[in-house]
Amino acid sequence: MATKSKDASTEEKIKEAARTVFTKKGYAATRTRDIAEEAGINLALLNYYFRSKEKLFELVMAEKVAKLFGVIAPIVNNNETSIEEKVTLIVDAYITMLGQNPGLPLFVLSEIRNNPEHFGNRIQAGKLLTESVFVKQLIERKPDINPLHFVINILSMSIFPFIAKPVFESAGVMTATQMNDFAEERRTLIVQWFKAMINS
Amino acid sequence: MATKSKDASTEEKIKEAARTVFTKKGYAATRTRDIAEEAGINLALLNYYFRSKEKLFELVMAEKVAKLFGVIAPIVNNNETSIEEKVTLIVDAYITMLGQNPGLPLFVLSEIRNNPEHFGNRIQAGKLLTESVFVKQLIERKPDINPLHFVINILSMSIFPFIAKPVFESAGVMTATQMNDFAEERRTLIVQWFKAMINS
DNA sequence: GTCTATACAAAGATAGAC
DNA sequence: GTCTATCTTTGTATAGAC
Repeated sequence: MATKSKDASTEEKIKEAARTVFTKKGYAATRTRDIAEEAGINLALLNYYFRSKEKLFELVMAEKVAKLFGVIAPIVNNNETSIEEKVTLIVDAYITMLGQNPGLPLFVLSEIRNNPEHFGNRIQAGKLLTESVFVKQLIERKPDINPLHFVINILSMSIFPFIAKPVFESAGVMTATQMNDFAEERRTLIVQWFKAMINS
Repeated sequence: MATKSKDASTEEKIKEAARTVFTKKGYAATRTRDIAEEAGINLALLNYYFRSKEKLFELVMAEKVAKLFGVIAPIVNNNETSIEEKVTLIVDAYITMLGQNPGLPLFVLSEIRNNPEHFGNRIQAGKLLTESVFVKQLIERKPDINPLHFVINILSMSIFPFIAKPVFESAGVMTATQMNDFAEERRTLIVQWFKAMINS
């Protein structure tokens, strides 16, 4: 889209700046001036490329949502893998991705919460949580328990530490690097716990 | 504080309105005018009682933080109860409290994230997570594993469903009432899973 | 495409009457 | 204590020159 430019830039610089600022402060607290400054360009230019703050935000948000839910889509619908293999893959995918994007879940969740009408049924994660191959396998293994419990447990244990990260740091529980090591340890532990859980 | 008034009101009405609006939209997206309207009073009056939007917010936030972390403080430092009993108590306390305040965790966490400097070491949750009786018991039981993993797991499984609630609703996974039943089911399940986890 | 200058709207806060 | 009216700041968006 937009006009071709030699250094494939400016537009992308603004988008990148928008990612940074929106993710850090949230939509409402972000000023377009902040984004312009972060991008090293002028405020008017931002409105030239993207029509408004909201348009720019929607672009960024769509990316973030795709990233947050995209990691598991191919995993949970694979017919070739067992439950246990899927769990390993999900946990690894999330911990790796969130190690690089620690603020992602909290950002997406809180923006959805603050502005639910913007996301009216545009989020397709539902099918992943209720109709995937993974869910079918869980029902077969544990017919008496709502499979969503297990899905939530995996996601909880993988994602929650990153959501709670601001508290850990504010409360001095862990430094950022300790947080990293901590998350790494969980890769194998969560799988192990899940096995105990599903066999209990 | 403030002046006495017959119906013990106005000030409290504003505070209550502030709780509602801040929790629903977050600090940045909240307009003092919204709070005034919700309280059924005038904007000027809000500034008369509380000096500024920020002062009012800090008041509300302090309450919310206390509520979010207060539930577990007496439980995890009890010398008379076993690990398993503590887990049951923690899970029950959180699921009950969050059933009545579903938006609480996401609100507190995202505000801390968006404005970490406001909370510089004012959050005392650290001690609960690292120096409680509960933690000591966990170390004794599983000396080879960082006890924080288990604490996080309990909190994850109890709290995360409420944090993800906006997605469930936006994506049509569950209605609000189904969410309630779902959370209720987890009371006993989480305890059961935790036992499997810690004995594995 | 990029800038400076500015219009316009929204939001926080205060003055002053009652 | 409570209101109406208003000041001031800030933030989004646009006009228009280069």
